[in-house]
Amino acid sequence: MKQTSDRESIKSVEKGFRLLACLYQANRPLALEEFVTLSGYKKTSCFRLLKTMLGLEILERGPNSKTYQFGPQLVSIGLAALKNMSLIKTALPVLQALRNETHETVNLSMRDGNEIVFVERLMSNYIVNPNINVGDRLPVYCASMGKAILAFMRAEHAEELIGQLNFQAKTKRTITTAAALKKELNEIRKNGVAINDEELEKGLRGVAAPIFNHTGEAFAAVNVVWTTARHPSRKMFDRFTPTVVAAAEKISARMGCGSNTSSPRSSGCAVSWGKSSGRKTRRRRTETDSGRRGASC
Amino acid sequence: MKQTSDRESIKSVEKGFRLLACLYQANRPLALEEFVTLSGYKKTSCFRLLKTMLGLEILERGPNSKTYQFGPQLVSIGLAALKNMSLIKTALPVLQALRNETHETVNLSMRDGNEIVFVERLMSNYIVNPNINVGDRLPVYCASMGKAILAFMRAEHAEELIGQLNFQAKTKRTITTAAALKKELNEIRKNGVAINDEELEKGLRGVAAPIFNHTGEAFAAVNVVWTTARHPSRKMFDRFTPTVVAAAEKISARMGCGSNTSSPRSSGCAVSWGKSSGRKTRRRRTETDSGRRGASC
DNA sequence: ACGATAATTCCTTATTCCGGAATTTAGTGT
DNA sequence: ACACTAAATTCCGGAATAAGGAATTATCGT
Repeated sequence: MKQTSDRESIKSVEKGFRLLACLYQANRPLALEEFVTLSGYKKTSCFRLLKTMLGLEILERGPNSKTYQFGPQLVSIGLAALKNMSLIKTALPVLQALRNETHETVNLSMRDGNEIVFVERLMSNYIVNPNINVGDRLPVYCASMGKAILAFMRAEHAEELIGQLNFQAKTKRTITTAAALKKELNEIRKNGVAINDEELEKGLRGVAAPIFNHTGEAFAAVNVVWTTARHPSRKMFDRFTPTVVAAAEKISARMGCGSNTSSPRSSGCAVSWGKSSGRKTRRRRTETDSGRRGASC
Repeated sequence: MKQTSDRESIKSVEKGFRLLACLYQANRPLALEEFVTLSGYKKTSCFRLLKTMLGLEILERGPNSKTYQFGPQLVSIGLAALKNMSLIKTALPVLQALRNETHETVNLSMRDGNEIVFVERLMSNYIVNPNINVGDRLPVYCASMGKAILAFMRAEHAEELIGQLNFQAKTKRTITTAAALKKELNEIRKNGVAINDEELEKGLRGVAAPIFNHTGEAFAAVNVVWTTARHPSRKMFDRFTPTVVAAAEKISARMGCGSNTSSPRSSGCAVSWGKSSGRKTRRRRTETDSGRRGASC
């Protein structure tokens, strides 16, 4: 979590959330002493902050009785936040349209560190729906949405993230090196979409397009996923591409990515993901393609 | 949200969360002035608290530019909290077993005010899965899990909640009066489980059992749901009852509902939900059946 | 463009939080 | 069972910080 510390900000509040951030990064219950180490605050301060949040049921005691972990109130507020967040509210109708058009499962996720978090999900009526729920996470490098976001983030920022990745092959096709990932990201920038070709799970394919915030940086993505069992042809990549891109652009526009309404370049494109990787170029945002910031916003 | 205000707690932190609670109750973006009204704090204080949380991306600006709403960091932390929360961690293996045994969709939810919030959900492989996601909410009175929790809460507390309900008929069978609900809750207390007989959606049935915390109060529930299309017989209620109850008891026990391990009374019961409402009694917690507090914990 | 309403900044006072040390509790090994 | 260790919790004076009023600036509606 960011450190703002402008004076004119309330330090105790920042500290409270910093402790929550510690818990969140550790991803397990923590004892007082561990909070002290991780946060750098003095023991007494941590103790009182934690006690305060315990009282509010933002935290609860962990299994080892002396540890702290997230409490029900935080979950309640968090889930309410999810449903009220601008991204989801603006994206939902677009997602519904996308699902109705494709008849496949569509997802919305946002990046959080090296991972993407699923924040909304509309299921197809077909039987095999990969067992993913809202709140689940995937590493960026093996998810179409992760790659789409990475490709359209500020280049330095993306670079830094890629450096931290710990690649693990989920299938034979999973990208497992930084070099391969960067090459792929170039393709994605050319095409405006990212695909997932059984890189996460055998038989599972998807197409994702990035969603931009008001600063012009990609922070979220939409995708459509399907199984090779039902749609064996690689043509499906091309088939879904314009639809997904159009949906993503619509969401970006509504998210306040400024005058995006004036760029009617979303339909009728033909990108060949048909072979092993795209060749025809369809530049989406032509600026610098690296270090874009505030582009068209 | 509760007011603790014990000295020895950090007030600024409480205030920060109180503002979040305002936002959460309002369920829409709020302007500074509205926070002032709702919280009772002075304008300057609210302003700085909000500004602080904006800086941390716990909040973001709403569409009307001057309003505040939940931000991405809160969603990230909230979803991480969800996955790390003790309830879910302890319940997950039990839920998986339950799903494998029943082959139907199973849900875990907790109560939040007048609503239940879905916190985990394992889907059946059948086609028709009601379009509900983690984070979604339902009114307590038209959900099996809601009724199960209500039936096994502290009686005064339940009474108070029922008073606040605003009944709306979702189907012909939806419970729409406080009197009918209380009658049903009595049945539920006798049987140890709550059923949903197309009260939320035509063709949708379910059985739910309550989960108790260490104070002996029900705060969450598990259920199994299915469609009448696939299982038309009312016998399914009885069929799933012992399994669901056993699962709920196992979760309660693991949640620290004390010496529950010593009560092997969960299997082999036969409750007749077969007709319109149960008749055979199977008392589950025999104490007072009202105003229980700390029972068996 | 103008008026009204709400947001933001500034400054002083008093409160609240910080942090060291003392005390209690819990956990561990013999 | 008992002592010993390590961590959690309480206490208190000093100092930084948040509160609150008033003044200023921005924003919205007409």
